[in-house]
Amino acid sequence: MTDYAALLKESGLKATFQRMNILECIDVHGHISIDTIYEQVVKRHSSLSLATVYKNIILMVENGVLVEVPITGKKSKYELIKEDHIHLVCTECGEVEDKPMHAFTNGLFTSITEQEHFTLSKQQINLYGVCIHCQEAVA
Amino acid sequence: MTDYAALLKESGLKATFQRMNILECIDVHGHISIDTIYEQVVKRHSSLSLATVYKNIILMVENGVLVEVPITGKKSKYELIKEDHIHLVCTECGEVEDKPMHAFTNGLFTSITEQEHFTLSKQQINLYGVCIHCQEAVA
DNA sequence: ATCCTTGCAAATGATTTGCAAGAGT
DNA sequence: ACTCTTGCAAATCATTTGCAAGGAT
Repeated sequence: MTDYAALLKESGLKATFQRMNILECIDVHGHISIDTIYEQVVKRHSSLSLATVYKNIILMVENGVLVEVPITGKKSKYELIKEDHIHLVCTECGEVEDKPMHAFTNGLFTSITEQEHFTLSKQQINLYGVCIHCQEAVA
Repeated sequence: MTDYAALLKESGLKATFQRMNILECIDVHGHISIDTIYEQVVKRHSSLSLATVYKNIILMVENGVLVEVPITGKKSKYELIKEDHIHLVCTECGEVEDKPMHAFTNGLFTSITEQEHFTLSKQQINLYGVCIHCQEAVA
């Protein structure tokens, strides 16, 4: 994924310098909060406004470019839209790692929701714990 | 679950009138936001302060009585601590319904995290969609 | 040329804090 | 009695908004 301009235009949004930098920042970091996006992008664009980051994140979520990842006890992070997957959330360092979602977990969720006549549109699986790096840091 | 006083004392918290009413409110509603807890409980306790609700929710989450349920695009809801389960989150009405988590989904998550040497402490599965009631309301 | 986006500053909304009075054990 | 909790009001932090100037198509 590299052509952020095309991604934006396909979604009906203008390809501004700010938006492309925000997208690149999210892509590089994987999962990142609004504050951190601002801190990172303002380094290259000293005139960037935090309000612009807020406006664009909201807009890009509405237009299906980004997905919000709400996290217990913290501010939400954002990621580029991608296939369904599982989040491993480290409660020590806050990092989020993606793991593939197996077909039969997916199938199970589908059957649970079908049973309920619930129209499933989005899945969100967060597994909280301590990542291997933080475990080693303590030891 | 009815003896909220015992639940609080086991967790090392005093059984105040406010706390017991907050717990009962959460228990009855299943999943509820801080604002709504306040709106509900203040009906019976006109002197209740919103700050007290905030303080107590934080304290009861820290002490393992409550669990935060973060939800995409909305304020978090809170539930009493209970066995692992799946949340069906209706994007129309905002209601959250619990479904049991099957043993092999659980086993799958355990094996994914073990592979990564990630110490799993909490699971959070949210399935977003439209519940049967809201589908009927549109039809 | 037109319409959308930006940056600023102000407004709003949400959450947290300090402290004196009151409640629980 | 002692300690923790409450309610209030103020402080802080997060998010949203309005608007004139600048940028994208």
